[in-house]
Amino acid sequence: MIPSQMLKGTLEGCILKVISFTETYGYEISQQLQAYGFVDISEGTIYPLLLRLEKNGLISAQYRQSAVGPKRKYFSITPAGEGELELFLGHWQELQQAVNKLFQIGGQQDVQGNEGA
Amino acid sequence: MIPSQMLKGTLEGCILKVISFTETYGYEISQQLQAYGFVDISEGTIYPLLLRLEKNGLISAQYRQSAVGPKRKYFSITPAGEGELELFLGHWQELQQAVNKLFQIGGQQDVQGNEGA
DNA sequence: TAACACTATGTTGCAATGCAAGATAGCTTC
DNA sequence: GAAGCTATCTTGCATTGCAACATAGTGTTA
Repeated sequence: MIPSQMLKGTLEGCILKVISFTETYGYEISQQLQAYGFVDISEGTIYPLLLRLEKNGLISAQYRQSAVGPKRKYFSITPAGEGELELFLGHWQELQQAVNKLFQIGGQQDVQGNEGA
Repeated sequence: MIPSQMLKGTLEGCILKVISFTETYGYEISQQLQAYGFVDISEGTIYPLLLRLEKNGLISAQYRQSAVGPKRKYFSITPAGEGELELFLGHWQELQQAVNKLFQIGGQQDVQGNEGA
């Protein structure tokens, strides 16, 4: 399991990325993260983080009814969030390069760039 | 520059790695880190971290005179530190896999394994 | 009706850690 | 003796993940 300290700073970007795929809500995000390899991300982590992202204008929210339980709070990414996501990706690659160079782990890999005209 | 939050948890492992190469001291470590791409790691970060590693028995220290300034505190890695380093590497790869899968960044790369019989 | 389980969100308080700012001190040069 | 580089350490703070707990809707079972 990834230590909590190591998640600091990256989890926010990852949740932003999940939301960027498609509108979704907290409970589902926690299950998505599991599928990507982030196991045991507590809801005491996710909900405050979502509130912070919303407060900072990186995502926007709207409540919707659910047939199987209480209403859900759906989030979608804002233009500011998209910008933040690009910044995050740059920082992540910077970190990856530095650590992998130090540990002599495989060459730096390319990103599937989406910023083409 | 890598955001400080993103360094949490990884910086410790990286400093441990630098020390594992060869005995060294704080001031030099900060310069080494620069060379690897960790820019602007403050000494207010490094020295407390070194003290913590020492206190936890992951590194050991001895003071030595220097010809060009005040005495230096040289650190070397302990067996416990080597073990911690392996743990760290595992966690780092776990994180890398999860984030890169999410961001669809290049395939998972191999490590130059040193754990061979 | 009551109890339980699953879905779904939120709050409080804590722990870990990077960092700015400042203090201390040896050595060299001017 | 002042300035600047080398070298270490301390204090207090901000950020953030997380455990624990609280709340509430829906469905099932007894």
